[in-house]
Amino acid sequence: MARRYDPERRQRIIDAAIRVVGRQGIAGLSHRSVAAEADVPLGSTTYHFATLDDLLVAALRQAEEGFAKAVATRGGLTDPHTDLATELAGLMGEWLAGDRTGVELEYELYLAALRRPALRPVAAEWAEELAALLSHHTDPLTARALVALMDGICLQVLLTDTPYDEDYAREVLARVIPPGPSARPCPKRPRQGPPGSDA
Amino acid sequence: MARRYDPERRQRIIDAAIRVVGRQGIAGLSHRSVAAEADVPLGSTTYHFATLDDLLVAALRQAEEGFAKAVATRGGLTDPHTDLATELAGLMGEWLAGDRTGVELEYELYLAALRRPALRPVAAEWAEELAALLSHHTDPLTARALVALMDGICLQVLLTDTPYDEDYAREVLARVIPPGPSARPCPKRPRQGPPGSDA
DNA sequence: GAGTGTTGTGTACGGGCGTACATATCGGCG
DNA sequence: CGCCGATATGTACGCCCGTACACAACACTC
Repeated sequence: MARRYDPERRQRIIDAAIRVVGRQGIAGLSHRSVAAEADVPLGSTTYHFATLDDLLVAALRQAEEGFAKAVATRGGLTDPHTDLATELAGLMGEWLAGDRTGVELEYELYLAALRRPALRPVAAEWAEELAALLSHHTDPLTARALVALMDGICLQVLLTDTPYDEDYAREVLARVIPPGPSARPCPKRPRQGPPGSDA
Repeated sequence: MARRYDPERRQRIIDAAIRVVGRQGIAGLSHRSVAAEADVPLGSTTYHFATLDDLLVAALRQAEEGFAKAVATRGGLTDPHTDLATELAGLMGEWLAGDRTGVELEYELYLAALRRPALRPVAAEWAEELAALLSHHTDPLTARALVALMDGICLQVLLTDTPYDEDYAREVLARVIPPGPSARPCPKRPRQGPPGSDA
């Protein structure tokens, strides 16, 4: 037997799992397929991840971190002066542009939580993390709504093979964002209904 | 060999497939499992549906029709005098209330289009059909946005095990709906969100 | 450097799967 | 009636799966 004491073995298996899911979908994920992809023996995958759910949890968590990092790197969300709707629409455009393997992969893992309770906490973390990022620019209720709307828009693009329309996205995202204190469209009234201190 | 010439055989297989997916998810769907559920021999399922994709397409289409019928029955969307946001939030509340098996099933089939191109046209039909319904009350762009937002809200509830908050849903749905023609963006102050005499 | 526990490996078992295919059944047509 | 093609059935093949488990290799401790 060769190659022993490989401290990155576990990590390489996760990476391989992500590649497999990206290529063949969750349906194509098995202990054997990741073993082959990671070039490790079968026993190694079952040793590190007793069940496939364990492997999926690790993969989703990693995809999540990658996404958060990508968003942070883009930087628009840390600058409080950018227009939120424009920034988010641009982010989605960048995300959905070109090769969609990455988006498909992340959504597939994310959506898998629908049927796998083990994934739900991780999925919830993801949504909350993104909402927390947005909360620097708006109230929590609006942040949640923006996350929901972005999810919905992305899904429509991915599920129905429609091209992404950035202007449309910006427009509807902007509608969800209540008028800010500095830019009141309707000077008489400060804010219409939506709470700044609500939820 | 018993039972021959069963004209409803095909339909019964579809019904069985929907029950199987509802209980065990798409992962649990196989020619054998539906055959057992429908109480028909294995060969019968492979005869009527050569591939599982064929079966999924039929199941999704049927779920779609059931949903459209349920929405139509509720009736709120055909009456132009109802407040759209309230009506939609209520619809989602009813849908998500109690046993979620039905919603989970429909979303699972719908989301399966992400990885199965064969399902995408059917998923697209669904979204368009709902958007068309909403178009009786608002413009097409808003209708699309409402569908996206509803999808996103439902998913957040289902994926993260958060309870459905109808007030929140109504609030953000209302934000997406532009002021009606009688209520111009920034006049004195007719009505802010809800279109009473809209479309 | 012997003992020990963690980590990694190879193999085999039982079961479910899609698929193929020979066979059986029956409505409809001439 | 006699045939034929569409419909339905049963069975068997080969593949891939998760799992179990005995064993090998190493780090670490004393």
